Amino acid sequence: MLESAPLPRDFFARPVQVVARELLGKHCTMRCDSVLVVARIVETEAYQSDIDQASHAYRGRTQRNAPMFGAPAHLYVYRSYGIHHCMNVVTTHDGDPASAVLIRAMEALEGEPVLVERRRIHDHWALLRGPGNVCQALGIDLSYSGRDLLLGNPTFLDGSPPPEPVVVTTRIGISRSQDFPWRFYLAGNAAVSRRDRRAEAMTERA
DNA sequence: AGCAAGATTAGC
DNA sequence: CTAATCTTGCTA
Repeated sequence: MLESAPLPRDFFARPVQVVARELLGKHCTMRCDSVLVVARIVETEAYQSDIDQASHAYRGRTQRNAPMFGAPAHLYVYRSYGIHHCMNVVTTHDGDPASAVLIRAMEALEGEPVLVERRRIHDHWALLRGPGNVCQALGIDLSYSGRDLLLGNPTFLDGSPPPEPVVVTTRIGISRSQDFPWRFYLAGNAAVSRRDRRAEAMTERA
C-alpha cells in the first residue's frame, strides 16, 4: 500500500455534507491487539444539528452528544438500541452548528482475521457492513467517544479519490428529517448496507 | 424516579 | 416482521 498521511484537522473543519462525501474511499487504520487493521470507507451519512431533527444534537448539548459540539476530527460514539455502537466523526468548527459524519460501512483491506474473529462471520463483504457492525469489528465502544482522531487509533488517512461514482440518497433508519439527501456511498461496492436503485439510476445519468 | 424511544441487526 | 437490550433524556 502506498504511503499516506493522516487527514489533517482542516479536512474535517468543513460543511458536514462535504466531509461525508469526501470521506468515501479514504482509509481507516485501527490497531487491534497489536494487529493493524486497515479498511476503506464506502458509506457515510451527514448529520447537521440546526435543521436536522434526526441529529442527536438537534435539541442542544447534552452529556452524550457533547463531542458533537467540540472541535473537528474527534469521535462521537453512542450506543444504539442497547446492543450496538455507532461511530461518528465530528466536523463542527467555529460558528457552525454541531455536526458529524456517521461511518456506515467499510471494506476490509488488511487485518481481516481480527475482524472475522470479532464478528464471527467469514463473509468478507459483510464484516464492516452497517454502523453497528463497523464498531463491533473494530472494537469501538463508548470509551472512544470524544477521542481525538489526530492522536491515532483509529486514524483516517489521506488517499486517492474513489474511482467509483458516488451515489447520493436519503438516510437510513431515521424517523424524522428523512428527506435530506445526506447519505453517500460508492456505487457498486458490495459492503454498502442497503442499496438505493433509484438513486443509482440517477447517478448513471450524471 | 419512572419511562418511552431509538442514526441497528440477525433470524424466523 | 420482530425481538433483543440499555442508555439517554424528558416528564412527573
